[in-house]
Amino acid sequence: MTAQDDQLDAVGVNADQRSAAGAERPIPDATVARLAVYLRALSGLVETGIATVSSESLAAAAGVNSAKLRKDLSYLGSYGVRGVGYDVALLLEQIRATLGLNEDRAVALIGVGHLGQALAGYAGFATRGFQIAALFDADPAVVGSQLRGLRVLHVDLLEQVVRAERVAIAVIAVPAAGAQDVCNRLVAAGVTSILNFAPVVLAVPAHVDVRKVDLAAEMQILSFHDSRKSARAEDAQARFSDEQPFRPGSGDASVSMAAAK
Amino acid sequence: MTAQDDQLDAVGVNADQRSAAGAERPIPDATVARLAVYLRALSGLVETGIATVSSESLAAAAGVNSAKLRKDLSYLGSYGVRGVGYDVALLLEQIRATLGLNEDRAVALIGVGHLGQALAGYAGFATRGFQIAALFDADPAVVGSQLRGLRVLHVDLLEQVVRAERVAIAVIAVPAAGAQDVCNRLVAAGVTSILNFAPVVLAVPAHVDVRKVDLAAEMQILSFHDSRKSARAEDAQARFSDEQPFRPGSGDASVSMAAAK
DNA sequence: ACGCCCTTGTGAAGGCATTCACAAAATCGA
DNA sequence: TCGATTTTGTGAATGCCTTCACAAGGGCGT
Ligand SMILES: NC(=O)c1ccc[n+]([C@@H]2O[C@H](COP(=O)([O-])OP(=O)(O)OC[C@H]3O[C@@H](n4cnc5c(N)ncnc54)[C@H](O)[C@@H]3O)[C@@H](O)[C@H]2O)c1
Ligand SMILES: NC(=O)c1ccc[n+]([C@@H]2O[C@H](COP(=O)([O-])OP(=O)(O)OC[C@H]3O[C@@H](n4cnc5c(N)ncnc54)[C@H](O)[C@@H]3O)[C@@H](O)[C@H]2O)c1
Repeated sequence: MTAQDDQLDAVGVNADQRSAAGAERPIPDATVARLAVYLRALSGLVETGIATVSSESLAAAAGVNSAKLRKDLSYLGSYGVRGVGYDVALLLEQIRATLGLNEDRAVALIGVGHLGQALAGYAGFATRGFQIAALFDADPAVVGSQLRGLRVLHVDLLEQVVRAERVAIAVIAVPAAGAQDVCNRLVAAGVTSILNFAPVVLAVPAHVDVRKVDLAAEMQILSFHDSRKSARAEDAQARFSDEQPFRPGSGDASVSMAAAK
Repeated sequence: MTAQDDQLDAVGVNADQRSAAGAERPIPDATVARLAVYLRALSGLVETGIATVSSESLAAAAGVNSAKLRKDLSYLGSYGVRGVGYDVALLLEQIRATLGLNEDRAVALIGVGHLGQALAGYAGFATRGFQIAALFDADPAVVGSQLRGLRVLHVDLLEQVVRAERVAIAVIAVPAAGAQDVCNRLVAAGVTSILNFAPVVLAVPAHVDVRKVDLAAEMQILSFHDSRKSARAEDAQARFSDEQPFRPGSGDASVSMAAAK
């Protein structure tokens, strides 16, 4: 997952506490990644009208084990009630605050091709506090077109607009060949958070956070496991069906490495 | 599936031999995820005409540290030459074999909306041995249309076609509300590898592998780090600029990596 | 008021993954 | 042929994450 930047605040600190909303014990990256999943599960509960939830059932909804869930939540502070569970609305708000979702963040999208157009229309952005502030492309045929109420701007305006709109997060959806260049310009314009869909490893200064979505890699990982399964099936073809009983999905992001335990 | 507890062959096996093509020491999930990245870096080298590469420079291209790279590669066997490096073509072939990329895999895509259309047209599929064998949708307005030489089929045909085409991997790109249902039908039809773009945690039997691409989660993770940065910047506003020297990208990022569970 | 029962929060243990650091191998020049 | 040089492959050390297991805390029924 992401990088390793959180350990730098490790400095010395004793029992420091900050101004308004910060949680304090450093939150592990693995936990942060799961908070988003919990958030979604909690949203579902809110809609169902459920007001309180135990770590056991929330964990089931999120596809993780309950001890992990509790430990994750403990990094945010103590928001559960023993013998009862967690208040859904309160917990939801705490997670939102922890993830910094209460302040809107301006997002810039660079590359309005097939993928970029899908992304620009993705409801999951706006509904979660991410405002698409600008769309950029280099193709004259695309520049100037209207999408979701935004005009597609020429990428030459990138630095200027990124600064003016105070863009916090940039999404790169240009072909691989152009990605590093776009990235450099974003960084020069002050962007420090980038989501990259292009299949390249971006080089960035240490203070910039890059996450990537790598479809080919995902497919290849599935391929790896799939080929192992086939091999095993052939080895054991004489054995009977090994259908497993249904288990809650192994949630997290990656492989579902089943559980093994 | 991936569950493995016996990480050391210590006692056991001495000179074990494989049946057909399998590598033997179990390959860690984290390593598998990176193999795809190495593969891409190697492809780049091939195009540049470079025949040999050291762990140091390949690691730089992949954005990882060289010891990690060497350890990763060591799981595949010993394909390097001390004092020289790795033969690019050979290594590439080994990784392809390990990931099971030499056999074509039929892919089914369910949900041909905005995202699905982008995915269907994604070149990264075909160029890596993933053949899109079928497209499905439930919307009569979409069913029957032609896309990339394939007719979009009604999702009612899913089980039938999935079996007939021997689909190995399914990609789910339907709205969240329909994803679990589609997933159940895929599993019933025998699919054991699923890539899910819908923002839900899928419940599957243990022998099914699910990976997810969760855009909202990625954005939220960036948001988390970004809000920390802002906080830190405010705390330290009196300090001078902290521009760092350029560093090779912090590579991994990626999904899920969260992945690995 | 008082236990009883339920569920949280968390030390401690155990597993993986990453990184270190170096001996072993292979090439090359003399 | 031999030693210098380079770079791999890998035990060992370190650190992070997950899981276990249970004491502490809180509500609720009587
Ligand atoms: N289509 C998918 O489903 C998919 C999936 C995963 C990853 N990707 C990756 O996402 C990226 C975009 O894919 P796509 O299918 O949308 O490609 P596309 O060709 O449809 O769109 C790319 C767009 O980027 C624009 N562009 C090119 N160079 C640019 C630059 N320097 N600055 C600004 N704009 C520029 C082009 O004009 C075009 O509109 C690629 O890197 C691709 O590998 C795509
Ligand atoms: N658009 C994006 O960039 C984006 C990004 C990340 C995730 N997602 C997720 O991907 C999924 C698809 O997004 P989209 O923007 O393409 O949505 P969309 O509404 O454009 O397309 C969804 C398609 O799925 C079809 N569909 C609905 N129910 C179905 C069913 N039961 N069986 C078969 N087909 C069915 C619909 O007819 C439609 O064509 C959603 O879950 C969304 O949250 C989208």
